[in-house]
Amino acid sequence: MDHVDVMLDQWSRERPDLDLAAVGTVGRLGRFALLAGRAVEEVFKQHGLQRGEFDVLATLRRSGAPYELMPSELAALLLMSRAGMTSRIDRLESAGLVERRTDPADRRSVRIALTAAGRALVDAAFTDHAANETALLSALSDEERAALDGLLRKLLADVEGAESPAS
Amino acid sequence: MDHVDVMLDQWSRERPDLDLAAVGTVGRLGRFALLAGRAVEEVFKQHGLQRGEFDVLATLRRSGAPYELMPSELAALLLMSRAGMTSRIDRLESAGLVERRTDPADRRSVRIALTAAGRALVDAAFTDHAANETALLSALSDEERAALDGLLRKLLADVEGAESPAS
DNA sequence: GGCTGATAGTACTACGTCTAACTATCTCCC
DNA sequence: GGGAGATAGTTAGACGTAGTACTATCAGCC
Repeated sequence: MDHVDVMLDQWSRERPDLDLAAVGTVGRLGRFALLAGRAVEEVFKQHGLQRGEFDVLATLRRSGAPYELMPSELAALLLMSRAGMTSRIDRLESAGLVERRTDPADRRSVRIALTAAGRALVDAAFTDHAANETALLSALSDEERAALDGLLRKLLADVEGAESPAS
Repeated sequence: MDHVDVMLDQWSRERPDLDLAAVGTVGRLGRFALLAGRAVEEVFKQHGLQRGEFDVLATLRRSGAPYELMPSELAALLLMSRAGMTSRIDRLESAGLVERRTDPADRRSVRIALTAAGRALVDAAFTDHAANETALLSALSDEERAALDGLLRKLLADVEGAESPAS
């Protein structure tokens, strides 16, 4: 009997005409995403980063050497607007974690590159982050985690397909 | 091979020292929560509401007659600050969807009450919302949805217990 | 070769939320 | 009954992101 159960009880009393199964499941999913997100931010905070900033550094880091991507690529990968990405990059650049490099082949473009400091910071932060997310799922057995993963994969394939069919 | 698989491949190449299983699962969960959240907002938008505003109206509605709660209660239920709630209520009140009533028993308190217009709007919006969430999970069978629900319940019990042990 | 439309990045504005500080009121205990 | 601490709500300021509009540049086609 958690918060979502209470919510469902209330709704089924007030709106017995509706099918509420999905509301409960999506409610749990959203609530966990919110709470887990806050826990994740705590770890980043210990490294002086916000979640959005970490996401940029991590995306550059996992892209492999030379750790360079265009702002447009970063914005698309992180599901956000280019304008918001400009602002994130501004912050990261003034913190010395990334630098803007001109693209010799296309003068409209910029390459965002990890600095040595940025690389060191994201490596340290990601190590803690991975351990933290493992802890966040520690209530599940390996089999359960794998089952959850499979279900989420199905949902994601559905919703990502609906959004951008040519993806 | 979705976006998260690509991410995991990159990380396992760059950081083979780390256990990445949880990163993948939490990544899928967060990504689905984000995309599903945007789809959910589309429905609210058709009723002239934002997600946060809907959440307030829905919480009042499911509390049952007389559809009244204190701002503090609303803030706690929706996992947000009281200051943010003041702002949401301001918007809803000027839209005529809720009204502030003084609490005769405690002059510090305010009761936020659904107006008739607010009640009608949230009932219409919630009908569409429930159908929309059912559609968002339509990639899963009933059994799969129930399994997902059970796994999320475990996770939520863990993370909510860690956050506020006396809840 | 020069125009047309697309693309990359950014400035500007609006907006929702947070933290912290503040006022008013209540509760409890001496 | 009066003071100390807790609680309810609001205000003020900061911050991150989205939407829009704008500049610069590229690619394709007549």
